[in-house]
Amino acid sequence: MGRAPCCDKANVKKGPWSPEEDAKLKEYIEKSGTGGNWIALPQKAGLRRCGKSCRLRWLNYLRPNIKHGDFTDDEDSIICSLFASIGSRWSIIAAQLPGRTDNDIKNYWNTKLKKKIMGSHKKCHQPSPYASPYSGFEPASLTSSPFSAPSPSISSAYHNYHTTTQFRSLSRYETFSSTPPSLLNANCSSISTGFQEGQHMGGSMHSYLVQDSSLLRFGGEASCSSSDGSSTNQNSYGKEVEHDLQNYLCSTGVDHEDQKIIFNSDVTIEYADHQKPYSENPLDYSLEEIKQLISTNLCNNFFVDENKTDEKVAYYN
DNA sequence: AACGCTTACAACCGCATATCC
DNA sequence: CGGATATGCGGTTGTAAGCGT
Repeated sequence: MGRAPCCDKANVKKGPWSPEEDAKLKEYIEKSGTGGNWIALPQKAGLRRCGKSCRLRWLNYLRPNIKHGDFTDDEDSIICSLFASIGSRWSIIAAQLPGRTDNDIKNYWNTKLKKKIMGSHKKCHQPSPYASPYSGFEPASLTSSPFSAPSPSISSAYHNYHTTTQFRSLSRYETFSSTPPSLLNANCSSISTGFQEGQHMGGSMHSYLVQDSSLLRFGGEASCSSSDGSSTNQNSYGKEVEHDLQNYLCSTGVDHEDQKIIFNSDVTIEYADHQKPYSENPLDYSLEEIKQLISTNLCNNFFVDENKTDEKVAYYN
């Protein structure tokens, strides 16, 4: 036995809410609360609306402390930074902006902010034949969470572009399914467990954990690079990556002895010396970094279409 | 004034996950 | 435990207002 049907679809009103409906809903909720049951609410409140519609109206418009009107520069900055970091997870972004709803932020982004930010990036640059189309920034649409591995089709696309480094000591683990954010965005040319300071490499290799047919991306080169060749913080960043790898291994149940094996392997972290890692904290992005990240993301969305994968592989081959 | 286009925002739809029976 | 519904989320659509011609 399941629950009773949600509502009589044929007998509910759709479309814009009238002031009278708003007043009824507001009055009822302020007096009686939602009772944790939106489906029953419209009937109790005397509304010919679906419970889902009532919930949306309350949360997005009638609820107290909802902010309407212009977004501040600070809010813009937070939205951009988070979008660049986690993509279109509007509910998470909304959680950082008191009084704003996910719907509000989504609309604001789609109609104004995106254009505002991208005003100086009207033209998408063609990615280098030697660079990953996802370089430096994992498009949010590739992942269902910040920790997800790329889908098999995307992974196979990666595999066609880049040298991969197999972590021999990891190959027996079959259940890796997530990647820590700092590793996902790690800007090293290869990942290391035995970090060696001062090593640099001019190439643009990526490294992945190769397990059966799937790949976990543990490295990534940036399409936005500092052109001055600086390597500020690269060593400490490498250690961050190493640290994250350790945490990751712990979280995925790799025991201590196996971690030691992995960390004693001979793979080294090597940075392309023109590359500068992006910040791990999305709120630390500079405006230029945000623009670049979003620009890359928007341009790369074309490539996310699985149907285009073969075409893309052919192009880069 | 009328028309068409653009913009902004509210609301809906479909899907994934949570919860209930 | 499994099936069915409830909830929450993100993408998309509908529509009214504003603006230019």
